[in-house]
Amino acid sequence: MLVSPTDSNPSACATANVDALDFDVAVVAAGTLTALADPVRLQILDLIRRSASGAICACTFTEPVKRSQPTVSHHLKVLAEAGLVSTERRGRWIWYSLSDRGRAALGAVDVVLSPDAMPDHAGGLA
Amino acid sequence: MLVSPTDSNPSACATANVDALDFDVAVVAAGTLTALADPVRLQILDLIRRSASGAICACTFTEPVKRSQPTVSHHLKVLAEAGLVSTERRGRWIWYSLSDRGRAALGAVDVVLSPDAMPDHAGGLA
DNA sequence: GGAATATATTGATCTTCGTGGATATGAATC
DNA sequence: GATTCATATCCACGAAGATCAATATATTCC
Repeated sequence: MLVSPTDSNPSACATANVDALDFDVAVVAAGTLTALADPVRLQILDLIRRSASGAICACTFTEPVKRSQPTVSHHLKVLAEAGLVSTERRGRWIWYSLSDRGRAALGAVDVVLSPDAMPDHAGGLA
Repeated sequence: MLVSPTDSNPSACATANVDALDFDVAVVAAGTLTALADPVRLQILDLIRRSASGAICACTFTEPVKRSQPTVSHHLKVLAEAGLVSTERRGRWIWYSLSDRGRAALGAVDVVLSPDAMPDHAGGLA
C-alpha cells in the first residue's frame, strides 16, 4: 500500500513502498492491447462480430476497410498471433471468427468507449 | 448483415454488403487503446489504483517503474491526454488520480486478461 | 529576491509499426 | 500436371513512439 500523508504532513511527498505490477505481466497485457489499438483491426474485429454466421472469409475485408490485400493479411496475422481470432479453411477460402479472448476483448473495448466512460460519444463500437 | 452462403453454395465466397465501423470512431477507440498499450503506463495506472487515497504524486513513480523522470513525465502526459488520469496540484507536488474513463479502462483491461479470457495467466493485473 | 526542487520540454536515437507493390505459397479445379 | 485464385511473405519506406541526458519552467521556502 502506498503512503499518502495528506493530513499529517501535507507538504511532504509520499514515499512509495509498493512494487509496481510485474513488468512481464504488463508486457503481455500491453501486447494484447497493442493488437487492439489499430483502427483497421478494430474494424475487422467489428465486422466479424456483426457477421451473420460469426465467421467471415478473409477476402471480404479489403473492400470495407479500404486497405490492400497484403495490409489486411498483415492485420489478420497480428490478430491471430494475439489470439483474438481463429481461422478455419473452407474450400478455397479461409474464414476468420472471434476467439473467446477476442470476444472478451471487443466487449472490453465497448466498455471503455461506453457513454459512461466517454460522454462525447454515443454507444460502443457498433 | 454479411452474406454467408455456407450451405447453398459452399464453394463461393460471401460478398460483403456491410459498411465497416466508421473509421473516425475506430481511430478514437484505437487512440485510447494505444494510451493503454504500454507496460509502463499499465504499471502507472495500476499503482494509482492500488494507492491508499486514490491519488499519487508524480515523484512516486520513477522508482517502482524503473524509468527516468522525463520518461515518467512523458507517460503521464500520454495518460492525461487520453483522459485516463486527472491531476491536482498539492503544494510543490502534482498528484495523479484515475478519471472515470481511466477506472473503466483499467477494469476493461482486467476483463481482457481475466482467467476466462486468458487461460495461461492467473487473475487480472493485480 | 534567491536557492531548492518538482515537473515539463527539447533534442536525439533507436525501435516498432502501418502500408502497399511485387512475389511466393498453397489449395482447388479442370 | 497445369491453371486459377485466395492468402501469405518479402521488401522498402515513412510515421510514430519509447527512452534518456540536458535544459527549461514553475512553485515553494528561506
